[in-house]
Amino acid sequence: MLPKRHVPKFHRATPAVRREALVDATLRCLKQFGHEGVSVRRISAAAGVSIGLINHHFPSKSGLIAQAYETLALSLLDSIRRQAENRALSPRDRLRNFFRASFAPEILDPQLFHVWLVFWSMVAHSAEIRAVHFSTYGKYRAVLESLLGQLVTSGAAPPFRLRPAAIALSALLDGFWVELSLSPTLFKPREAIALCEDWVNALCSGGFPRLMRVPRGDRAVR
Amino acid sequence: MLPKRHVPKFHRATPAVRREALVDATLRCLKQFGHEGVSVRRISAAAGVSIGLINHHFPSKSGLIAQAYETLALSLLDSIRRQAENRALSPRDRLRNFFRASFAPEILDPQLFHVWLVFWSMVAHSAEIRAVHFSTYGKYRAVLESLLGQLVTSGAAPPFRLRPAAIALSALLDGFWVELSLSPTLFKPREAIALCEDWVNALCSGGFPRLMRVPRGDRAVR
DNA sequence: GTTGCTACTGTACGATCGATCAATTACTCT
DNA sequence: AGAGTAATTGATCGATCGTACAGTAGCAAC
Repeated sequence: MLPKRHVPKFHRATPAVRREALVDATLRCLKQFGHEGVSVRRISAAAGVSIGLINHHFPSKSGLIAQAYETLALSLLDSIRRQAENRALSPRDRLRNFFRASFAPEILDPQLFHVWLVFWSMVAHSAEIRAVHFSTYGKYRAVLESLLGQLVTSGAAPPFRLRPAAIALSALLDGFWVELSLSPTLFKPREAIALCEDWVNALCSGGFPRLMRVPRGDRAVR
Repeated sequence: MLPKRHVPKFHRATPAVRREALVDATLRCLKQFGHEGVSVRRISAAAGVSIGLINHHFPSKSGLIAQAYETLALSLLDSIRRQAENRALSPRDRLRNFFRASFAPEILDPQLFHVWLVFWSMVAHSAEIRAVHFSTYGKYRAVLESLLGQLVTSGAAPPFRLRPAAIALSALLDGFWVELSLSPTLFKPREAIALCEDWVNALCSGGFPRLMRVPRGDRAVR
């Protein structure tokens, strides 16, 4: 008779750690199953916990999704920004790196696109998701505004209105991203990068007159 | 005792008519409920028929959705194209009308955006939806290529590669559309229109050098 | 070793899903 | 008027959904 050895049936974790694990499992399920992956059963199975644990740590399912949205969005933005903000480079080259990072294979992953579709489709129905979208998208635009502002302060571009310029550039980036995610064979990522660069070229040479009318109080700071 | 009058319990329709009615009901459900609206019960209720009728007229649910996708996409494209293709206008003004129609209130309807999210999220999983997406998106690009080509033949723009130009312009349009649908207060439709016009301005003045390298066999026809 | 806290489990419940299919019935044809 | 056709019905199936909750058990404090 072997001595009785107690082997734990489960592991207790602090709420912060367990919440992070659940968020990770959520992102894995979303990537693999898309909309069908948003299920407490699938997520809890992926996290290796029981079904009831999600509602123990999160107020509801949408709260968990909102947290996952924020985690993924900030993670991707940080990754892209780190590749762009190289102090040794000119503002023009930083933008080039931003574009290259935006169309890297891990960003053009069709599964990542489907995760985003899930988030977008919940923006209208869930206030929590809407708040996360508003916040993270604002940070994304802020990064673009910063990079575009450096064009002006370095003298590479004439003064222009940063905010609408950042909105337009993010629209161009998002549009390419959507098109490439839906039809990967339609054109090549490097073509998208080139066309984004051309957009910046036109901006630098004053090709967008409607962005040049700088109203009082909205001037590019130096 | 009143004479017995036979009142029909339901109405028989030809398959073509019934299919169209079911497609219409599908679009109404998608607009109202988004992903939750993709349900045979909801759709059949909206069409005023029983649950089983959908599978009698369509091979499966995704077949019905695919038909709805094609119907809506072609309807919207036709509507926008009709407003743009005014023979009395210059190519430049036709594009302006195309932009104005693309950001009209009925296109910027958040419910319409959610319908599109449903379609997009099914592209990866359903071959039928993918085929419809490929076809309708190709027609959309063809309209853009036609309008852009008229810029060249009229001498308003130097020769450029039509295909990547149409892809870039549609990316810009789609990007604005997504941003406006998700955050209607972020900026105004007329700003999006203006920035699209600026893009065409830059194109006409040769501001996109990467689009100007015209390879053999891909020249703009005159 | 005992106690107490609470992270955690897992069954249960009511609702809804897509698909099936035998029965029903509107409508046409002879 | 009666028969044939096929469009339509609606009950039914097994599966899955989110949430609730009563009970279990890991683990730290004493």
